[in-house]
Parts: sequence; C-alpha cells; structure tokens
Amino acid sequence: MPDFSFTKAERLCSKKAIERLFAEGHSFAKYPIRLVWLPMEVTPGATYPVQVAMSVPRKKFKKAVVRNRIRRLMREAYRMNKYRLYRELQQEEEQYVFMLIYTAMEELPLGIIEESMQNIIRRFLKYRNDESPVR
RNA sequence: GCCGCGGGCUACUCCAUCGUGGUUGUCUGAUUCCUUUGGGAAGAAGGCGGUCGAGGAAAGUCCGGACAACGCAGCGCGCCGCGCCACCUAACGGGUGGGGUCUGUCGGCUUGCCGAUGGGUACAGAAAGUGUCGCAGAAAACAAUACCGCCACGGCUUUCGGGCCGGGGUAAGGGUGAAAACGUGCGGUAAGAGCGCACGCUUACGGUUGGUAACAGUCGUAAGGGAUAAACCUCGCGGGUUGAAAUGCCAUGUACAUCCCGGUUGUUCAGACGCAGCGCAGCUGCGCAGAACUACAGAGUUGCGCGCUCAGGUUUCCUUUGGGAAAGCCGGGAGGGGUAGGCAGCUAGAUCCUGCCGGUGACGGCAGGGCCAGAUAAAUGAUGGAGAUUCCGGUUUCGGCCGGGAUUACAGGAUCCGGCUUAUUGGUCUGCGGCGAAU
RNA sequence: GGCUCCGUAGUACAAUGGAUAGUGCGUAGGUUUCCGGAACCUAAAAUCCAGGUUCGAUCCCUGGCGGGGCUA
Repeated sequence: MPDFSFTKAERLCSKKAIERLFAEGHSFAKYPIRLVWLPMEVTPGATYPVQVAMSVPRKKFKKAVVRNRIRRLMREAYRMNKYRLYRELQQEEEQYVFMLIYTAMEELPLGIIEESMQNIIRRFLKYRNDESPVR
C-alpha cells in the first residue's frame, strides 16, 4: 500500500525557492491546473523527491472560503496520486520543486481535479527532459 | 388560528477508514558535546497512543481600549472628532432609561386637538457676526419705486352709472413661491395696518412648583423674530505620535567603508592639582579638568511658533594677525551592502458556564466549576454508512410505505478584547397590533 | 497588517448646492464628392449603489460596492 501522507517536508515553504521557481521554471497547463516546475540540485539528506506548493488566484476567487476549499481539494488529489510520481523519480534520483496553480474560473468537483492531476503527473514524467523554459 | 411589525437563541448529529496543525506521553533515533573509554547529556526527524483544533458575523476596518516603542517644563495659534439629560462601562461616536420633536395605527370628539400604542430622530447655538436663498413673483430679509386690487386728493371727460391721467396712501384681499414678516374678533380709518383692546399662540428673561437633570406646569415682564450651522462660524468637552510588518534577542553578513552639505564662538568666575618665576608665608603666569552666561548652524519636542532639552567645540599647517586650509568631532542627506531564517511578543482573559442577590434596564456583586485555535506559502479535507430535517415522484386501508435528491445561507482566525456596520438559509422562542372563532 | 486617494456618456476630462449635467475624440445618420478623407449639420449615450440634510444634491453627511497608489 502506497504512502498517502502529506507532511511538512513535502511542502515548498522557502520564499527564495518560490521566487527562483517563477524566475527560471518551466510550465505547462492541463485544464484546470497549471504546473510550474524546476529541477534542483540533489541533496543527499532529502527524503522526498518533490516539494510542492498549491496556489489559487485571488483575482478569480474573491472569497477566502472558496480559495481554501479548492486548495484542499487540490492537495487531496495530489496526496492520493503522488505515489506515481515518487515511484519513478526515486529510481532516477532527481529533485524537483512544483507549483500547482488552479486556472479554472469556477469551483470543480474532486473527480475532475484528480483526473487532471494524474494527467499532469503522466505528462511531466514523459516530457520533463525536453520542455522549453518559460519566461 | 391567520396576517403585519419588532426582538432573542441556534447554526445538523453519530460511527468507521485515509489525511492534517498544536500539545502531551512513550518508543526508535540521524547528528553533536562531555568522558575516568564503562558510559552520560542534548537532540533533527519519525512510529504508536491521548487530547484540543474557526465565526455570529472570523468580514468591512468605522469607533473605543489593552499592550508596545519613542516622546513628554510650560504657553499661544491651528487641526481633527464629538454635541438633549442622567446612568452603564476600562473606554467609546456604543448601550440602557428618560425628555423634546417628527410620524404610523386605533379610539374620542369641540376637525385639529386629546388619549392609547408602535417606529424614526447628527436633537448645543440662527435673539454674536458673515455668507447663500436659482426660477417664479411687485417684493426673498436694513422689508418693498405696489402687478391686480382698495382709498381719498388734483386735473380732464361724461350718456351722470362712471371712465382716463397725475403724484400719493395702503401689505386687509387676489396671485407667485419651498418660504411673504403672529391668529381670531371688535374698535379704528379715506382705505388700511399690533395702530389700540380682548382672547389665544410663539419666543426670550425673571420668579415659583415638580423632577438628580433634560424638561414640564404656572405667574409676571418684554418682544413678534424666515430658512440654512451634514455653509463659514460661536460655545462646551476630548485628542502626544506611531502600530505586532510595533518591539526585544539570536543567527547570517558587511565596514566603525564611500560621496555631498552644514556647524565646530566668546566672556566671567571660585576652589583643587601639576609645572615655572619671584621678594618662597604667599603671589603671579601657564597647563589640566570644572561651573555660569552667551553666539552659531542643527537635532528632538511628529501641524506651526515661542520656549525648553540635547550634543559639537580639539589637533596640525599657512598667515598680510583680519583670517584661511586640512584632519578629527557633531548633525543632516545620497547611494551602496547584508538578511528576509529562528525564538520571544502569542494566547488565562475588562474570560466562559451555572446559580443566587441588587437594579425599571444597560450592567454590577458574590459563590461554585471549566480552560476554549495559535498557524506563518499559513492547519478542519476526502470516502462510506446510520439517524434527523426537508424537496420531488409513485402508492395508500390516510397511519404510513417505496424510489430519487439536498443538508444548505452568509462566510475562514493572523496580537487580543468591547462595540458599530454590512452579508445571510432554515428552525425555534417571544412582545405588540389587527381580523376570525369559542368560552 | 496599516495608511491614503478616486468613482460623471464608449473613452479622456469639465461643471458656486439652482433652469434641459457640458467639451474633445469616438459611434450612428445626413450634406458635400464619381468614391473616400477632411469639413459642416443632426442625433443617441452618463452622475457606482442605498439612505439622510436641504425648497432643491454630481456637489454636503452616513453606510455599502468597486478601483488605484504608498508602506517591508
């Protein structure tokens, strides 16, 4: 049985790292989520191959309750599917930081978000070595 | 029972699995330190278990505080806020009770007042001064050059009813306007007018009665006065500034680095110490450090000014002996560099619940019990089941049964409280008014 | 988190508390021209919302809504 936990070490908390991610990262979108990603130097002590942050734009969702709800749904979808990502990356010994941005204009049910998350993980694993950089 | 208006309370419940932030117990334990090499101490992270984990508005950030930092002799001017009275409160622009005023409903009649019962109310001063009042209207605030009208007088005219012209009187009537300078009656008059009188109304002042007071009643005197202060303003009261990104500590890092601007003055004085001179008791001079006053350009006092406080005042060189230059010191500014990590602040408090007592009430007092989020790219979610509520469809022996759906609205802590405002679904309790029925 | 400013036609801006809210550009129609441009004429089109003060509100006051700026 895969590990479904989602601890602090798996979250992206450093302000510097986030700034670097947006400055140098690559991205692609699969409705309703956009992924921004950046390979990092491999540190030997790291227990997780990916650190991730979720974001819901305030411009599209003015109410804090709605933003919180969508972010929780995104986190649930990531939590249930991240094992697919870890399985491959832990063999290759690669290190990445992710930013998941919600791009839809309305709140969607968990099923659609989860499906999109699986698609994004699959696409990332396939194309991560030949994506062109953004910005 | 129905309808309308107002107020209070509440915010689906339980179980299982996965996941999550704090805290705590226990186990494992990277790594570091000490060491008598036996061991001991600290401890990132993780496993398992216990326990707690968003709101009535957490929102808007509109008021008031707590708390913190800096500041604080005092005075004047300005600015901002508040504004019936009393009380509550830590405080308030909030609340409670009362007064005035406006207004809805009902009843009564003397038809514009009284009574009952609700609701609203930024409600000090317009009789200190200034400003404004478009259009209409004769006139819009020291009343008025009187539009229609009314009136006498003079002149002309006449069909003898009157008509026209002139300079006057008149604000009672018409008309205009949101607003026209007390109301009614009588007197008065050429016609009129608070011009006079009676009754009444309003306002101011003084007395008096009730009330803590606002205010109300009453008596007397005076007056008859447009509105606007959410126009300027006057009066009274209050206000130091900033705001948890405050503030303190640790870590990282540079540099007591660079550039620009301004300032760095004099006088007086007693005593102590050191040195030198002399006529060696002592006196004089110089030095060191000190006190008082003072000039300077600043800084602080966070709207400004006065005032107050603070700090700078040394060294070297040049010199025409007036001073000048450089460095140091003090103050201000520019630009640049570093960190954006951790700990404290940070959650036990004007606290919550229950009961009793005081008060019309807001609220206060006493007793007992409870601990109720502390995150920091920021924790509450997902799945399944049961109950409850509710909606739709079918069925019915009218009790229900079956199937499907929804669980809702508004909405997420960010230092913490007290209010206000705004958003809002359903349920429930309750006050008042009306209608209907029964007794 | 705190502070501050603003909201008027499609757009950029005006408007002592007072008549039918004005100007430029734009839009639509017309005149002119062989056609178009330019010019001229005409028209449509707005005070963010809800209350209050006032005889009367774009303006004054209160409360919402929306937008911008400053502050590390």
